[in-house]
Amino acid sequence: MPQQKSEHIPRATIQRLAVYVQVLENLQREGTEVISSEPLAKACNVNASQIRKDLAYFGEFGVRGVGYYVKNLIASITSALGVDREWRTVLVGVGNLGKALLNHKEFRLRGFNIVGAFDCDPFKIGEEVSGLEVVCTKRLREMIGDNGAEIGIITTPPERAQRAANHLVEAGINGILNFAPSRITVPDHVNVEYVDFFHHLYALSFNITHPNSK
Amino acid sequence: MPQQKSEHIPRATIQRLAVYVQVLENLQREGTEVISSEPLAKACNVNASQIRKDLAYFGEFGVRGVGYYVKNLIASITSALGVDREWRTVLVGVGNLGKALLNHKEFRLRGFNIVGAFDCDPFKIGEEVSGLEVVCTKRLREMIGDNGAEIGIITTPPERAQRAANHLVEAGINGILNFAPSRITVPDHVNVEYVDFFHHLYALSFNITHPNSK
DNA sequence: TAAGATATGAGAATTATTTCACAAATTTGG
DNA sequence: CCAAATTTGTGAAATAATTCTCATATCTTA
Repeated sequence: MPQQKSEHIPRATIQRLAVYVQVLENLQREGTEVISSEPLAKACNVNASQIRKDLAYFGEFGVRGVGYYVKNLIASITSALGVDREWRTVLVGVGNLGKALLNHKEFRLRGFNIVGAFDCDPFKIGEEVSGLEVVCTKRLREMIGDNGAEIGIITTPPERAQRAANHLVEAGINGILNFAPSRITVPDHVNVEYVDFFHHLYALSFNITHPNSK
Repeated sequence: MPQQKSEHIPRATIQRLAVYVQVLENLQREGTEVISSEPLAKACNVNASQIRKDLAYFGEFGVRGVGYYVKNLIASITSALGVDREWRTVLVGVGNLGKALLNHKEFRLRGFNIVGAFDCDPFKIGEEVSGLEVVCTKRLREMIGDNGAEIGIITTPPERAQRAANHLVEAGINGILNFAPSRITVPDHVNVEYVDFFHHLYALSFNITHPNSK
């Protein structure tokens, strides 16, 4: 539906779009049906023209003199982001974090279905977690051939993240969400996102330590 | 020790400094003692002069013709970020995620000590999690007076995040790590960082859907 | 000890992003 | 039905961040 108009879209825009969806969903839950860029911007802590510019990359979703219909805008942004569909994912590294994620029902709710759990620890292989049997990481390739997953989630210790990534890439995955506290190297066509909340604690620490530098 | 030279430091720089530390720590673990900006940049997936520029905000940490001593650089960056000390934190919202974080030993290891757990659910109050007794959120203020925490971690459902934030602010906290999927409003002097890995999944989804737009 | 090789630090140039400002579109009220 | 009030969408201007380039410093080897 909403067609991407120009070629390059700033990464920051994508991040903000995710924020807009979050805020819009909360507004919807509270019963707001229409909102204009000004109050939405306030709620998202950004500039109003920023929002309009971000949306303009994908189309015209507002009504002049009125604002944006919350329901429509959510649909438009999720469509632009490509999250208006199911994404099949597999998880590598069934430790504490891995298990927590496997049991996290929000994944399915948001359309990110975890359809495979892998680990290289013989003691974990065969174990059942949240309805999935833990399979040896070496079998990733054959399993993904079957289940057609496109996104891999890495929850291994840092020293095993690169190996996990290699297996995922070889299995034909094209997106990786890496929770391991280490950088990984992948071919150009594979997208990697890193999640590490200590980075956020570091940012807090810096901002509290240097309150003037805001 | 390393003094901040100029007034404003880009947020992106802070985020990258956290990445540098992560990569440097892994290098150190593997036995690397000296590294120059070029290979470090490759490992961090950034430009080499970016690294040098980022570091230049805080001082001169390298040796011309040689590079950076890994151990020294880690010390310099962690000092610049203010994470070379203990930070006392409190957690609000003892649900699944909250409990997982309370049991996560990495917090203490990294100097972010969780010294209080709060919840407004009467059934949870009094429960013990990871050596901490869950206390009513209303008592945040008096408790923080005692334990001197500076950072609050919010792990409530989205609709209760703002209330948790209000309590934390009132208790004198000046940094908040918000895991709840909603934006919160706080006074200017309070820093907020948001953690939501669905935002990262959205980014992956977008990048996989629009492979040309990279 | 001097020459060659290496790699930082920082100013300049470039590129990217954000914000401003306003024309165009829509609604509302008289 | 027209005028006033909104609010979007977008080109232009301003701001910010990144990358390039090279002088400067250090190390190594003969």
